[in-house]
Amino acid sequence: MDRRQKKTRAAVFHAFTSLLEKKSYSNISVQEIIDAANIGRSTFYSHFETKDELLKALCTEIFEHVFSDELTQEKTHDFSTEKKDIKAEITHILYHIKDSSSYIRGILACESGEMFMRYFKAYLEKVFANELNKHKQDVPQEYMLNHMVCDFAETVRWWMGHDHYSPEEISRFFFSTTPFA
Amino acid sequence: MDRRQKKTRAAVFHAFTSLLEKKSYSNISVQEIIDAANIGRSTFYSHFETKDELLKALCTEIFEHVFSDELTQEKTHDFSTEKKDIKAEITHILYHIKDSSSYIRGILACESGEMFMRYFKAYLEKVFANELNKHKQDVPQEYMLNHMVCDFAETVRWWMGHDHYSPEEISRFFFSTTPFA
DNA sequence: ACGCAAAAGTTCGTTATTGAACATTTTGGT
DNA sequence: ACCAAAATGTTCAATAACGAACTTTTGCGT
Repeated sequence: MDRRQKKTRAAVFHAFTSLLEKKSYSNISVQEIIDAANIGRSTFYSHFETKDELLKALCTEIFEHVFSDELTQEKTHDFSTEKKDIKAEITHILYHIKDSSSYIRGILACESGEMFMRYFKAYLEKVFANELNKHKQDVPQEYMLNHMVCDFAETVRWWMGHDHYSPEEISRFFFSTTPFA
Repeated sequence: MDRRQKKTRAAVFHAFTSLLEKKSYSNISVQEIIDAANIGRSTFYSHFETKDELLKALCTEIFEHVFSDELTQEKTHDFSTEKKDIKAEITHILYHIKDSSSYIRGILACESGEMFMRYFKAYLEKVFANELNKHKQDVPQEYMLNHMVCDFAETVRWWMGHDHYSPEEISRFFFSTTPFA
């Protein structure tokens, strides 16, 4: 992507999340975002059609970072990495989330949080899908998957309000309270 | 000035002064500045011919801020503001210097500091020129002007290495040690 | 319900930024 | 002294950002 586009996107994302920390999603006007990002009006619209699209793009950007390793290694299907440790993987993901926490915190603070959580869970399903058959069989797999996804998503949401914990600690909390091997 | 140009200039100035805090002026390559500013090579050269020109432009930018009020009110020559208090004026300038201190600190750290001091003194001459005839007459005015200019310039240089002092305190230090009314 | 002001979008000619390619100069190691 | 790598400086066609002017929509006080 063109360097100018990257800068513009970064400026908008930064402006947007900064505003989200001060006021709620629906109370933020496009004009405010444009002013805070210090860009031209037409520039904003050449990047994002609506405020919703902006939020979607921001979430995509975040998740592409948070799940970058998981997404790439899925395609390779290398058997040497097949024995990936789910605990290590989760801790790894938590580290990436910590990188993006300044973005995420604002999003979670208001209505936009619901959209974020929905996208987040969709990604998490892919991560946890492989782990399903390895564990408890006394409940439906569908139920188990939903449990793990929601459990982890809510753990992250809680973490964003208690950021003095390390990824390792959060990982331990998560596995201590979910029926994993 | 076009918004894009402002951004580019700001990015270069910021990159440049950041680098100046880590290494000396002559050891900084144009390429490093370009990389740190995250701009295209041709963009840099469309703004600045050389590294020296960049430093000059940066100094000009700083001084236009530091002396903004003094420079504008010179033209008006309004007699109502004629009785401006030199002490208030100096304190005011010190406040503006504090605003730019993150820029100035890096510049002063190495060879570039000499060029800065030279420019700085040229501006200070204009500020102190009007005060000359009001004070001591037992030394040549030329000498007195040089004394005040160098005294103040060195005071500021010292301040940049002892930034826990307020503008008011520095102002007091300055007037306590110079033969003013 | 009305009107008005602010925000949301759209359009388009102008301008700055970009990056790649190129030639030239400087630098540092052997 | 020599070579290779890095830095310097230049050019140019492609493109993103700009901003001003415009219409449409939304929101809000009366």
